[in-house]
Amino acid sequence: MREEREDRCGSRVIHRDLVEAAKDSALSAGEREGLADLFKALGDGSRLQILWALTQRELCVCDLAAALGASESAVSHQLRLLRSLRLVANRREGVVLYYRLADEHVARLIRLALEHVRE
Amino acid sequence: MREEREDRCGSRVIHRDLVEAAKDSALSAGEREGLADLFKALGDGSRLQILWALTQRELCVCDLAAALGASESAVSHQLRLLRSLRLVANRREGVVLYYRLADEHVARLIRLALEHVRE
DNA sequence: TGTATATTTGAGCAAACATTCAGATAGAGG
DNA sequence: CCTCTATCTGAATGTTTGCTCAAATATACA
Repeated sequence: MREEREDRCGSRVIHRDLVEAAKDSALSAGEREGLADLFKALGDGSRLQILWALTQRELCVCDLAAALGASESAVSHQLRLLRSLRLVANRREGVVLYYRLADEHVARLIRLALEHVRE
Repeated sequence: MREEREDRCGSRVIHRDLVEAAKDSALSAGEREGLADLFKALGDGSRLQILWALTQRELCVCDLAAALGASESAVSHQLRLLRSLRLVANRREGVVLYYRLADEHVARLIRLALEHVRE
């Protein structure tokens, strides 16, 4: 069961062919970073609440803050992050900025994840 | 456009009805935490590589470490996190532990997210 | 029983992060 | 031009997180 052992360079490998196969089909650095940034953005309770609220309808910053029970500054910081990843977009009406989801992907991701969370 | 203004308790609200609607359909605390934990687990390059490799076939710890170019200790720590969230499961064969995805949800989440990342 | 191997564990540390606070913009209306 | 309001921004802070290193398990095998 140990025919393919190797030990040089301090990195132990039991199944060399499987390691090579895994490396071949690995995510590219760009894909990895893009995925990590996307999931990181979703991996926070406040941002999840923001995005979930925006699933229903567009909302302005202070309504979002009121709905979450968070400060407007905190919400604004989060929205900036979400905007930089193009997960949300906004529309100005006078002094008020209305935020909405930039596309359907995020909503689908959250709904799919909810299925898993609910077992 | 400002008929529903309110200002008490320092929390400004422009559209009171929309805020109430958002609160009504908000995620429960449990859902929020479950989702955040799940997405947080996916929001890391190393864990993504591990999970992506496991979408193809089960692998043991040191092969995973070799495929990622990471230390076995680091991989083991990540696997413990993933195991605690029931995202991966393992099978022992002698001294060697083979890890696999616990179910199809994670793979589907990553594939869906990849679609978004690839624009 | 003793050694070797695969993996786990815990402490410690540096980097990344979320929130707060105070102050800066930017549009609306007088 | 001045003020008000909605939002943004940057610095500071306390917390979380991912890694490393050293040491502990656990199983196989002599």
